[in-house]
Amino acid sequence: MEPILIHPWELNEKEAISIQVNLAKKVIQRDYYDQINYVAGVDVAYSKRGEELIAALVILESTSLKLVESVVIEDKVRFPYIPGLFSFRELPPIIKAFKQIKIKPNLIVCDGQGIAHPRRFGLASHLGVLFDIPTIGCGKTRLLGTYKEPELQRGAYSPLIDNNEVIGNVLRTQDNIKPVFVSIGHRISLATACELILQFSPKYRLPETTRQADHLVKITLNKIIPK
DNA sequence: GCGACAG
DNA sequence: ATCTTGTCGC
Repeated sequence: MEPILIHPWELNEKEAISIQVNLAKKVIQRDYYDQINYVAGVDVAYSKRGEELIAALVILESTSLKLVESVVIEDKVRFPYIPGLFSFRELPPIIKAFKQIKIKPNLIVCDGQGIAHPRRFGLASHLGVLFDIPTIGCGKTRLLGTYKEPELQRGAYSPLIDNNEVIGNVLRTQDNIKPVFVSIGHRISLATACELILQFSPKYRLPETTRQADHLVKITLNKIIPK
């Protein structure tokens, strides 16, 4: 799989922001996709001393959630962690991973925000636009926005608001556990994004393997699709 | 100026 | 994210 859009990754803060502002115009904030047969989950881990990034990518059959393809790759750090510019740090290894898979997913669930971002262009939106594939932002914590704590039952949610606009939903995927921050990535409406996250959450079961690569994939799935 | 700040 | 002891809150 190759991205349909390319841009440099060796850049400074100002250039990165400029790219975000330009690419943000391409984000489609409504449902615009065909049948979802395959769903991808991605996560990036850090090596011991944090000098290398490890991207784990899995492709699952969307209804059975069975693993059909996976890859784990390493990449060098090219950008520091700066809130708001997160994608410039973690997308290079993620894109490298996507280049190695054969099955093109119809949806990608990302560990990070979509449009719940200062310039409405978080990692999920960035990845979605570069490949022009539907993506959902599913962050564990908040980048910005205000909200009231959602009720404790699975499925409960409350809007995440910034600048008087709803930029996402704080969604409870299981009773009594910390909610996730769901936002539009690309080609998905917020309502659909939440439905899909809920659809994937309860069915998930860890694959039984011992290989290191699959171990990372397990971790990836655990994080991206909360229990 | 002082905090807040995806992973 | 990762490194880590005791400590705060329910």
